[in-house]
Amino acid sequence: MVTMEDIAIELGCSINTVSKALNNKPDVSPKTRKLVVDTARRMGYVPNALAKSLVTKSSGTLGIVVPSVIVSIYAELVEYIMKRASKRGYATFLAISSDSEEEEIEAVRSLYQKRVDGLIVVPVTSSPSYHETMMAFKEPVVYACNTVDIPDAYFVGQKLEDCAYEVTKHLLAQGCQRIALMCSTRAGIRSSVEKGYRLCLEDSCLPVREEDIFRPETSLRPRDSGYEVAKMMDDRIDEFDGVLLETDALYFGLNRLMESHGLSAPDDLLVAAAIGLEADRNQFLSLTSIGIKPEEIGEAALRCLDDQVRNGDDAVKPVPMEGRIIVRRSSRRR
Amino acid sequence: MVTMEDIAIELGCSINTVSKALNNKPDVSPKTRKLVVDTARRMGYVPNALAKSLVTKSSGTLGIVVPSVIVSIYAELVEYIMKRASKRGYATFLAISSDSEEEEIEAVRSLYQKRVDGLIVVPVTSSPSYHETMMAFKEPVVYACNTVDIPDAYFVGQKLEDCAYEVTKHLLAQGCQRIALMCSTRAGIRSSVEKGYRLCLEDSCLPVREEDIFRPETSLRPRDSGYEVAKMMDDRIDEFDGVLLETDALYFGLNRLMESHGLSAPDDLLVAAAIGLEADRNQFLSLTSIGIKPEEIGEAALRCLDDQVRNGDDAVKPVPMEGRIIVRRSSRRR
DNA sequence: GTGAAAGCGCTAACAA
DNA sequence: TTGTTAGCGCTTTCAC
Repeated sequence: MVTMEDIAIELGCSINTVSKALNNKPDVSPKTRKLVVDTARRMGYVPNALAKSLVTKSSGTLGIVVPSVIVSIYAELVEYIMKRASKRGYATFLAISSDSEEEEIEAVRSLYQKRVDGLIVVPVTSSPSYHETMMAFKEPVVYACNTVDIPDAYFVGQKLEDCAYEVTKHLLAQGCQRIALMCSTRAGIRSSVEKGYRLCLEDSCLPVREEDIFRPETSLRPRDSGYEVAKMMDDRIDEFDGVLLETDALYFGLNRLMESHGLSAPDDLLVAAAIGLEADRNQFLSLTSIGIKPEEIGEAALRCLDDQVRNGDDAVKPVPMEGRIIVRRSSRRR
Repeated sequence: MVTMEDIAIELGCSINTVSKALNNKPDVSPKTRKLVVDTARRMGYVPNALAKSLVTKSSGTLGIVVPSVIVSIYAELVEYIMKRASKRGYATFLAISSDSEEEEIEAVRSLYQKRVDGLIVVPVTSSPSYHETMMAFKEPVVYACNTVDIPDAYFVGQKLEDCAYEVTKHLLAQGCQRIALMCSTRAGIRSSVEKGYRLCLEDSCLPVREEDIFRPETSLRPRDSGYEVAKMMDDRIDEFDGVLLETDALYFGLNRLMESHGLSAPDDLLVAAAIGLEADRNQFLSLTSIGIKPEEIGEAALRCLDDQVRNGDDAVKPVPMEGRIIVRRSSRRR
């Protein structure tokens, strides 16, 4: 491990001449700079970011916490943020919360110990308990995708409640009379989506039946959730002419259920998801939903984080994005 | 930012009593320990991992570099490694190489500067140029999934060449006479797969036609590669009765191509991929391939890395995993 | 333009 | 059991 000191000794100069030369500070003669840079390369010097961060109090490091990276929407978000961040010179920690509030909290704590410059989290619940603490530490945090109920928090994405409202409205407009709601295990998303669903039914003077809301109990992975909830619906699927999915990932479960009953969408049932990828990457599945654009969210989240890192409390609060419904085959009445 | 010193002052004791108490070192009286721990909590102390790492020379940090996290196989690998690593107390940097050798190199450099304890890389090429350097630095590196040609390197996964060989053999056994090879842009994988394909044809006394090997020129994303290569095959698809895909992700492109020609697998063409997920997560696609198990690879890679971190050069070299072919509908002759 | 000294927050010897 | 001292590798004043 060659250090700046090694270079200084080799060259018979002082450590901080080396430091200045290597960091392109102005007050070094071009000659010395070249000499230092060359020797550094020759000796195989690699700066120690840890030491640097310790003194500069900025680690050039970001953290991102998502429920899962197997879910395509989060995968895209992560991929995009990683790429952009690395272009801006940040290295990025990733942590997976597995839709567990505890693990999310643990991840945030762990990342804060590493002194990340900022944090992007897709929260599991709508009121992350660590938020106050992070604010007290002046640690920049941006919440993405999943709405948070904290007034002053920085949130980037569509309001889930509105998404659910819009999509429910669409199903009703297509003629649905009785719409089931399929939820996943994510407490935070779920409650927002439920709110939108209920509100829309109420606004349309339709009864909200508690038994029409299906929530899984155990499963963590969204796709598995789909299968689990589908089972709960098994003997009641005939009662509905529409299904609102919390997430497009739940469709796999519903699809299997419908097949086993000889049903299909949109012929027997209209189906739509509150949120789904805008780009229809999966050509086999054509599902109506509010279109989510991970790139846009990632871009905005990163920008917002950068803003906070630079300006602290003066950073601008992003306005919630508008959710545009994308009507696809699954909900097109023939 | 409360530090150990703050706690020491508050308590009127020395900094290192605080350090010892907080790190569960034996030589502290239970009374003092409790006192220190309580005050630390009360004052909102959070250890500074940077400072700790600087002196202990171990950062409790891992790095993982993959071509993309949108590709399901890598997503699963990453997810698994993240979870396991965090259980072992590691925080993990993720970096995306976008199938670019340059970006991979840059990522490795950047992560090494952060002094990660070890690195798991899914390499873009079969001979990563930074390998020597990392070895010189005694930086533990494990290569996963994509074969590397460096004798002493730690590699975890199936040998791509063998995978391609096996799958080609299967297609021939099913009666294929002329098999096209669809490649992606990944230099490293591609050359291995090509090797296996060629070797198998030769071993079967069949001619290897260069024009039957289709390589995209520009596209980086695997799925897009699929569409691009498919276009190149457009006017020649009728010549083949079998297609070997480098990766299952290319199937999307081929599928569209076949549709536009009114063809389908396995009726008109037998199709198989050299590698694909063992678990058939996508119920719409039923494609023959060597089954890759990301969890198994992740597990082994992490274990191997841990071994290196602990034992340095004495770590055991993992043996390449065996590739078991999973025959699915796409290549079943009716 | 260059160097000496101090210190970031922490751990690891060693003394007391 | 506790405190003292000396760093880890770097940047940042501030003299020279």
